[in-house]
Amino acid sequence: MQRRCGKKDNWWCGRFKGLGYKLTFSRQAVLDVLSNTDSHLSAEEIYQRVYKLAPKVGLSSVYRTLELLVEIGLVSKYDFGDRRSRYELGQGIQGDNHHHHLVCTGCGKVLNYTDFIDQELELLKKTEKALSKKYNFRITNHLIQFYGVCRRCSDGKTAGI
Amino acid sequence: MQRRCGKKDNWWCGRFKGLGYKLTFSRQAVLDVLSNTDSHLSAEEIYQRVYKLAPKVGLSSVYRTLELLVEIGLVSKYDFGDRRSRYELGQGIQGDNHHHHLVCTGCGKVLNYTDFIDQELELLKKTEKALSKKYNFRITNHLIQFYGVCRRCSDGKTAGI
DNA sequence: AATTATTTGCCATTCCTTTTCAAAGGTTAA
DNA sequence: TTAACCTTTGAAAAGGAATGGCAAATAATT
Ligand SMILES: [Mn+2]
Ligand SMILES: [Mn+2]
Ligand SMILES: [Zn+2]
Ligand SMILES: [Zn+2]
Repeated sequence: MQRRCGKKDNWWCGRFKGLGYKLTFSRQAVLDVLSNTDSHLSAEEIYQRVYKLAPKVGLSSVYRTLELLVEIGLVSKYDFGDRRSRYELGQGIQGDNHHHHLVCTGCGKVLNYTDFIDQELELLKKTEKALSKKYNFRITNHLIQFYGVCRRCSDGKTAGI
Repeated sequence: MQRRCGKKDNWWCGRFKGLGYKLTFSRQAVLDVLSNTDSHLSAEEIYQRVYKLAPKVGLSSVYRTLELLVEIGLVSKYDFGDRRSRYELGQGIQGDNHHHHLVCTGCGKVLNYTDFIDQELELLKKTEKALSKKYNFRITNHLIQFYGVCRRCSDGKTAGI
């Protein structure tokens, strides 16, 4: 449309082309949004941010791009209980930003944490190994979330996202 | 409608009444279904089983009952990635049937496992304690799921639930 | 049996997500 | 560059899980 894949020739260009996918304007836009946030955006929220940069990109394309990104492992998709999926750039276990989540059931706030992540990973590794053998599963990923009530919410304040 | 709360005066009767909820026919039916399965049923599936015993019970009531059961902690609600919530009788961490899940991303099959559950719980306890303090969360629950591909699915067979 | 607040059934409705399909885009080869 | 080819897109409609509204039914209590 305007620019080709290039721009800053991001690290994901290679991954895309290698798999035979075209690095289109829409996809680039979604990736740009995802790489410029540290929160867990919904498809709609991503769409709104994409809209500011590229109003012609449709919501369907955002959904389709997200689906693709999840499939090729560039993005993780989460359910935090607010009835819509939320997305985050990052490549599962092997990524350097691997972390788990702390979710407030009062206001929906989500925190990343990495405390004890090493010990967690050690235990997970052991568990994975045993489960793989016992249940004949090839384990590829895991999900850990803690649920609780944040300070603000337990102080009576009703809500607030 | 036919029978009152009684029947066999199940263990959940007390819990219900204690909280001021009426133990109605519909609710009893949902609980009956949940207590007679070891799989992770969706609302629709629960409704279909309830329908066989009590065709007059509506889908809304099933949803409302499930919501209530989750709220009072008798039932756990899960998202295994197939775009509908799934429910399981059991009371979180303190229950004697506490377990975690192994999900096949190919066919959607879900296994319960309890291997290493003691060590997991130990680590979780430690983590919870640290996170509580650090992030000012009162932690009430946790979720652990492993994702992988089951034998059948990795053997090429396409699907099968 | 009468009373009363709760709960239900049966819609319709909401809202996230997917599908459809013709038009536009990117990629490669001439 | 141009042409050919397959992929991807945008707009709109459809799908589908879950929820809301309301009069009628019901469980618990008197
Ligand atoms: Mn995160
Ligand atoms: Mn289970
Ligand atoms: Zn909160
Ligand atoms: Zn499978």
